[in-house]
Amino acid sequence: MTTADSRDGRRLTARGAKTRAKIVAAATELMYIQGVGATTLDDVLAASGVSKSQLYHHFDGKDALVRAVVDHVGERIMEREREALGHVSTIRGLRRWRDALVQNNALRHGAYGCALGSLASEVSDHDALARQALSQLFTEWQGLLAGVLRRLQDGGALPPEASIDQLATGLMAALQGGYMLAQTARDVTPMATSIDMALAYIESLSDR
Amino acid sequence: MTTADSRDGRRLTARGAKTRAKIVAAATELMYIQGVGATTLDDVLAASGVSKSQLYHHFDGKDALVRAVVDHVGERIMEREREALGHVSTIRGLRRWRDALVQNNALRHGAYGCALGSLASEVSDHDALARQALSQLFTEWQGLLAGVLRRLQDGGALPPEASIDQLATGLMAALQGGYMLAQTARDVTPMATSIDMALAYIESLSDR
DNA sequence: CTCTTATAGGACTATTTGGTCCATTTTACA
DNA sequence: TGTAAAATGGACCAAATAGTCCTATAAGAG
Repeated sequence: MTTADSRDGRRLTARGAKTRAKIVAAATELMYIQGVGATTLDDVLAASGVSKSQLYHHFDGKDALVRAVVDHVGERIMEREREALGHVSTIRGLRRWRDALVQNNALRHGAYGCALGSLASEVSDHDALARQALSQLFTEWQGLLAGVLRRLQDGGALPPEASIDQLATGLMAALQGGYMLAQTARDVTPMATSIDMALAYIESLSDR
Repeated sequence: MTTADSRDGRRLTARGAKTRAKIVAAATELMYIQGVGATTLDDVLAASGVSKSQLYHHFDGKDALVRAVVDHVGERIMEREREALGHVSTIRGLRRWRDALVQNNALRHGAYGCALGSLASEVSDHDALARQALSQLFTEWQGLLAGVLRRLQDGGALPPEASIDQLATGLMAALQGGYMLAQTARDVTPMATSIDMALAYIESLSDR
């Protein structure tokens, strides 16, 4: 909620907040399915059943709306991932996390990719503020992975000299790259394979 | 050149080919820098110094142009990668390949990402033909990596039971995910780290 | 209760954008 | 060299799109 709002001093009633939320929810959905560039403000209005003045009442324009979407998607994903990773401390737990993501992506045959990743690659070179927000979200997400790896290390499932941060980066890249290949192939397999390879490497560090 | 042209029966003079090439070159550049969605046909016309009728003379519309760009980028990258990977048969060679990509990406501080990857994530959910072309290009590219890995295996640098195709998929995903993280962070580091992790795993398979 | 501010609806405008059309020039080749 | 097809320039059009404005209603604070 840091990068998004166009109205910083103003009051916001419960009704207003609800309208704002409807707009962001509709925009999030549309931009995930159609992409940011292909989603027009009229699309968002039609999908949310809100009038144009409302949109401009709550947001300065499309860029501001996109930033709100970034924040919203970020919150949703971070919530999900905190839930999924926050207490994982075994390789088995990490594999269960993998299974959930793969299964979820398989439902749509890889389409649309990672909600955060697609947003990032479409927006990063166009809006510096959105890019920074996304970068920070990736860092946070990676931090959750690093937390898991640190617990693995503490539990002896990773050698003390293993570089937690680099492993977390590699795992996140494998995840994102896998999403992208799956999206292009319309097949979840490459995503599963790439995460598996990253996990296999992590696992291999202990038994050598 | 399979997915792109709008004019299949017609003749093409040298002059016409040159104009067509100018259009595709300008569109490629613009779509790489600005993204596909943010690049208008007028942008392409202005950058290529060509009149509108020319664009519609050579292409059915924006989608067809995008497909031509996909083909063009694909040819360029595959040419480069065939050159870079075609005769590599050692881990050291693979590391040199990595160095070249990292160095190149470092020049723009990660911006714009992978020419093929950015295109893929922006276009895959919007144009089935372009998606298929991109998917095939990734498969080809991965095939080059698989070739390297097979030569490594033949030379004893990889155990016979190593699954070449899966390793190639994982390496490609690491590359693409790395590009994306680097693009978002505007820092080449995560890309270097993720490729390094993939290479470290590949290397680790032999000495265990 | 009243007054101020937020919320809402939606018509309206300006601009951008994709796409068409046609008159003219250039090129290939019979 | 004559002619048909290709290439070109650019005006023109229609739809889409971002953004503005004005009026009316709902809601909260004093």
